[in-house]
Amino acid sequence: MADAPGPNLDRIELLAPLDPAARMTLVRQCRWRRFQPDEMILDYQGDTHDICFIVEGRVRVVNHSMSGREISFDDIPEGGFLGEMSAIDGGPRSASVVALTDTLVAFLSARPFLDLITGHPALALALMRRLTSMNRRSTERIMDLSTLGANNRVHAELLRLARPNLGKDNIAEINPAPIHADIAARVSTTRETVARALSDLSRDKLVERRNQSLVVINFKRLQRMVEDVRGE
Amino acid sequence: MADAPGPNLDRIELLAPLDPAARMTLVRQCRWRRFQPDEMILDYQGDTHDICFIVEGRVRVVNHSMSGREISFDDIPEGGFLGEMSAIDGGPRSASVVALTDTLVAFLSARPFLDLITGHPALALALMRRLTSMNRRSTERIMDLSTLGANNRVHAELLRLARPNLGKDNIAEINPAPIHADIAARVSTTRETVARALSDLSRDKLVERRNQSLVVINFKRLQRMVEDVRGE
DNA sequence: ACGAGGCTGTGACCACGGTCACTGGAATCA
DNA sequence: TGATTCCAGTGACCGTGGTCACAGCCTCGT
Repeated sequence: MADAPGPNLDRIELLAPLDPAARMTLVRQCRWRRFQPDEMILDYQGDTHDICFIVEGRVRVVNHSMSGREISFDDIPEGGFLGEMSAIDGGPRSASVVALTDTLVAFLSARPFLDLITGHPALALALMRRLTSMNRRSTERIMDLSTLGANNRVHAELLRLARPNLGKDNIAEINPAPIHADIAARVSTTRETVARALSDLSRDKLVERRNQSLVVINFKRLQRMVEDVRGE
Repeated sequence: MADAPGPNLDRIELLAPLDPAARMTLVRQCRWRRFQPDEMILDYQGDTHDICFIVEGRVRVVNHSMSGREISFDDIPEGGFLGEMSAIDGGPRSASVVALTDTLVAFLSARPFLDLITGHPALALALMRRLTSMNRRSTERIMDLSTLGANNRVHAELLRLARPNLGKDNIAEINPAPIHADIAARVSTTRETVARALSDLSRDKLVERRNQSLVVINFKRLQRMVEDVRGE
């Protein structure tokens, strides 16, 4: 690997507009910490205000209702960041964040972070784009929750998972196959409902389980099923 | 009135950090237009990218499922703005906006708007704070939709409406009383369910209809009712 | 003063999907 | 090679709340 020795922030997308020297000085302003899978990185309603860069690993933004029900908001891959909202407005954490894999995260306090973005318009813009993309996803989810039944929300989620690898043949392979409980947490339903929705789809030859992956055989038809219900 | 003659942007909160001269030049870069109540200002999925300042009047951000079902996201008062997301990322409109009253809006194209905020860190920060507050409200709404029943969502909305005028006596008057259908659109349920929830509450002496307004008689108890269900 | 239109309030009905309770397979580890 | 754990799949049950259908009220406008 061509990387400089020791931890660095060169793979953090948000910081790409910075020149290497600036990133280096930033490295020393961060607190660094490793997390095990399932370890909690940020706690819902905590009043820390650091922004966190995911240098290695992968994390999940979730919330739990005390009953154990889990609502999943986003997965953030290596090179991403989180915690920006509390850094920006000083408010409490709006969700928890847990490590999915072994993870290395760099914490930067709100003050230096805000100084950084006010000094670099390119960073400010990138951050705003991130915030608006989060907003777009949220309003779509609210629309889904308000207008779609649980089954159709599962269908819609399948489409979202499949679209990135949709081939010209109207087939899309999702690999590895997602765990039912995870899909359930992303569309606010239960594991059982997801299982039933998927068996119905495979009964109708719209979807198929192949080895380790889940294959959407007829993407367009699945898409029409969701759209028909949306507008009605 | 002490205002300068002709339309101006002095009451737009976002632009408060600007000096008056800068606001004046901005006035000439805007396109101005008046709207009647119920008139559509922005159309869902439209691909315009202006930011809109609400100079006079009041507007509502909503979406409709083609069935007529209405999902309400936010009301924006005089001095506010909307449309920033499409200006920032160039994407289509994520919701429709309609005038609630007679409204005067100033449209500013994305390019000059982005130049403006990249040149004024104070504006950039204010905009980010606005974007994160939208995100916070959305994630709260998603949590409510995922963990609360329709009745409890109505209760929660009542609390949100009442809190700003909560007195030391544990009583809060909501004035004027909101229309049931509007509450329904804000918490994604039906007019009928709102009516039933409110009669139940007044039967239990938690809420009372007084002349033109709706009075929450026992704020704390209502609050406990919602919290008890949330954590379970 | 009367009729029209918008809002509220309630009853009856029933389907969607959450919950509970299992079974069975597939991995992982001692 | 069991034993344990995690995940998928399915049946039965029934409560919540969406839908439809009306009836009573205001408030306006003419």
